[in-house]
Amino acid sequence: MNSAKHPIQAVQRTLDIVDVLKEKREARVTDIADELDFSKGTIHCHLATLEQNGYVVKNGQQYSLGLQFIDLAHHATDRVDIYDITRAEVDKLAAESGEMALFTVEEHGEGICLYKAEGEDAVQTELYVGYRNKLYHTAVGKVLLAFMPEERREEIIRETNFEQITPNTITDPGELRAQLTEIRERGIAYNHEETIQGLVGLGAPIRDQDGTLYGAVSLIGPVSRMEDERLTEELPKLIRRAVNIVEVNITSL
Amino acid sequence: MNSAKHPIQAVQRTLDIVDVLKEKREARVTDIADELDFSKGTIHCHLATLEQNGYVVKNGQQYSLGLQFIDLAHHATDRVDIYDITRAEVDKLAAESGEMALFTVEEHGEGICLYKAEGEDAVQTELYVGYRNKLYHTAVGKVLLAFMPEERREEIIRETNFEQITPNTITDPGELRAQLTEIRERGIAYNHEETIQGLVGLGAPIRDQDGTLYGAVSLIGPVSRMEDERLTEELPKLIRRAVNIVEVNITSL
DNA sequence: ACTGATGTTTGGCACATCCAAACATTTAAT
DNA sequence: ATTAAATGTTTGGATGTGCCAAACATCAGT
Repeated sequence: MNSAKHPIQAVQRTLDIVDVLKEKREARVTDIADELDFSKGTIHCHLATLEQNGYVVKNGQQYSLGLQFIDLAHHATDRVDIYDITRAEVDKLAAESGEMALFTVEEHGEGICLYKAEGEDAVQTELYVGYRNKLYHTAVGKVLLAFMPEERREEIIRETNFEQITPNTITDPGELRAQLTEIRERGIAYNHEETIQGLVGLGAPIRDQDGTLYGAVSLIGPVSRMEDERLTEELPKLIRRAVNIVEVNITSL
Repeated sequence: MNSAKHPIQAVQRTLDIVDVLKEKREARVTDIADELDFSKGTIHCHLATLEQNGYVVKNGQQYSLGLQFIDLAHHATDRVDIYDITRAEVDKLAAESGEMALFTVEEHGEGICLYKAEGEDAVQTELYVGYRNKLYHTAVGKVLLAFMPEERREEIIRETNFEQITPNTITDPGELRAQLTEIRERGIAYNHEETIQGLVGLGAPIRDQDGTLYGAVSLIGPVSRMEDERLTEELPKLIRRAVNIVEVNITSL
């Protein structure tokens, strides 16, 4: 009687422990046992197994995530064929615009930041490589939704829990769909302070000739600099150029 | 009867699966079942559990590592306090020298590359951020061994399986110990084609006032450029400067 | 020395994991 | 088209394992 609805419990427990270590950065056996409501002995065994495999490090009583995850991260990234090319273009984009430039792809209905480049005047955000966010309230997210296959889009929207993060956050699926249609026509998506007050973003999709979506590139900056023609003309132009260069290179993979 | 000697089997199995996915980049249920000699049903359940947690991605029949590991990698790196400072200095070092510059730390008796910067003439190697290697045959490795607590050093050396990778590779624990003593006096370790023929490396430790070891910085280049005064004077000077700047900043953490 | 907290180990029971086999689904071949 | 082969998925049941509670070990503070 094992299926997706019946995950392997021991494994699930270990993954929960990893999650706690991620949140807490460091934790002792008792901390984790309390947090997850398991016996100390159980947690101990799980941690020992993880440590033996190098996925967890023990410093005195404190356990924390091992650096071996970096290795796994590299191999996971390796699957993204356009990574190297896009990275180079995102660097240029950041330099040209002076803002923060990002490369994001979709996985499991979320946007995952794969590369971040900071221009001279880049805003400081909590964004990091590996950061995951919901698609409905970011520029890249809306781009990814707009250009993915319709059935998948509807599936994700259906499962989305719309939260009012800022006054501007879209909370209505209907309105989201309307914006996505616009985005498909315009080729550029905007985020008008929908995630963080004072921050504006804009993004464009990376697609091959068949229209297959590979990811999205975006710029983020303060609302004071992201207005008028710069927002509607200049920056979209820069992004489109960056994206085009990547797209040209897709065919040669 | 569960201890470190008796790891949780279900978890161990899952970790083995992750390992296969890392090696193969993509694999089907049957591939993994054959490789690990388990039933298809078992592998299927493990993969389902991993997928539900976002650690694995399914494309048709092919499973591969999920991008969520990047998130974990970030949080693991977060533990390395000097990461940001060192990264900046390694960038400079690469620019100044034109070679490949690396920042490496020790974990579980291995060297783990945390940052890589490529100068203008940098050699291309298989090295990537997250790459793990044994300590006895690299410059950083020998640095880390030389400056870590003695008991730990001996423990690692004892467990090391010395392989003759190139003609120059050290295969004798005694000779290694002799070199480590030299390195402690000189403050710089060299790798004379001990890992790859034609490649020479040199590294120095990052330590605080108490002598606590934080990691190592190194340069790698072709033997043709790594000789004479450049190798014995110029480059060590550059590395020492980079390391010093990091060390000064440690106290303020 | 004693107390309280923690990490670690132990043994035994409940039940979760694993296997084999059957089924469903896709792909290849005739 | 029809069959054959290979794969992913599901099922039920026997085995053995993961979990808990409790005891033990270790350490810090009083």
